[in-house]
Amino acid sequence: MQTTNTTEQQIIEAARKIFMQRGLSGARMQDIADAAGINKAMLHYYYRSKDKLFEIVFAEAVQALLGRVNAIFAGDMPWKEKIVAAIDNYITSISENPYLPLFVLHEINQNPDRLVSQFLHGPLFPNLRAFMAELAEEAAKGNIRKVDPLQLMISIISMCVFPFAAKPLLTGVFQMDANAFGKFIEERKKFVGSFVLNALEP
Amino acid sequence: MQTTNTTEQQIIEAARKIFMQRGLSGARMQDIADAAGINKAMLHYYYRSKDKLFEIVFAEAVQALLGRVNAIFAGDMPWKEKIVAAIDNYITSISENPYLPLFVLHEINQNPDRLVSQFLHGPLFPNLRAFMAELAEEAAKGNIRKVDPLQLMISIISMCVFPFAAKPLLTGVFQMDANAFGKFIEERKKFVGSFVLNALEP
DNA sequence: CTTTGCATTAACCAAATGGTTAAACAACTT
DNA sequence: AAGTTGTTTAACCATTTGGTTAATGCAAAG
Repeated sequence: MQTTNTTEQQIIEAARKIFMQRGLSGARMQDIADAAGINKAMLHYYYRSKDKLFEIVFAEAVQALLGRVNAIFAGDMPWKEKIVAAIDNYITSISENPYLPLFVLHEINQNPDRLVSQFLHGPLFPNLRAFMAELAEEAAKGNIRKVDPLQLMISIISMCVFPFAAKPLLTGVFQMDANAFGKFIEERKKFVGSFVLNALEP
Repeated sequence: MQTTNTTEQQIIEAARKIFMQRGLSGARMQDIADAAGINKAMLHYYYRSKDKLFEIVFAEAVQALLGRVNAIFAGDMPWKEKIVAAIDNYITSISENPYLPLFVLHEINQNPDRLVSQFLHGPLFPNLRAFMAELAEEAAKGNIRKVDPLQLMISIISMCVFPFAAKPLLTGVFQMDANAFGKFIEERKKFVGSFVLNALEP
């Protein structure tokens, strides 16, 4: 999130804000221009079209959401610590941009092909796959309960991501204010970690 | 999902389909008319405006997603069975309309106020609250590990709902086809149940 | 058969929206 | 001072889109 003052950057920042909040179809070029404090023609001058501009913001967002999932499972900690660290790490990083998960999920749903083009740039989560293999080994050795690593991984991601995707729903249903939600998320870092470790106990 | 052939019903069905797929801002009245096989003017004849039509579809969807969460925790089974049954039940019911979770989450995010109006019609999940209280009791008695019931509830909901919200992402990243995803969901009913019970073991 | 009242349609309308353009501006070169 | 080049703007344009309307169809009531 650099904040240089070049017009190009101002546009990207404004586009990020508006697209994340309203999605591709809900965003208005005029609103992005207003948010950037510049003339609408500049958007096209620098980025040609709404779609091109969106593509940039979207690619960035996918990277922030998925790229991190892989990065977080790097390192050579023992598996227990790695799980706990990864969860803490991931929840913290999403906290910094709570709109991100739902934005990415929604736009992928609108046009799944867009995701494919993102994956041509890199391999499919090597660290995550390595970690899943490691879990399978530990299960074979009897150190953890025998579980499908894919189901486990998706469960962990679910528990980390979903609360953010459902934030307005949760705050509405359980009558939390912004403060209570922040506290809930802080708690959650600890909860999910121990919840998962306990569930893996043989 | 009645399928009577009155024009009014055809419109609602078409609106459901289009709104769920594309969201409020992405849906076009013309597309809804086409999907229903009728003239666009009929939409306004029967439902006045896009917003009014959307409101109906949205209210229905909220009911399907949240109403069921409460209904599922009804009954007087012992808590272990209740958890397992609720999970199986909930995943099954979402399977029938996989677009639903993301649709509701996205639209609530766009306009959280819309949710509030839904809750004037009924109390806030009495069964779910009762069940959370029951869990707290069991924890006090030492029958389950001491956990925050709210964190637990949200974890269960996360693990059930998120895979559907992220379906195109998961099938993309883990290279599943529609068939493999169906199998994954079938497996998941069992996995989440035992995962949760294990995590609650004292 | 004609009237009455709802259902349906094609044509139309005004506002919104993504995109373009020609002119003004500003900084830098010659 | 006069070009030269990249930046910015106001005005404009074509299309899309939600919404309306006047005319037509049509079945039941008289």
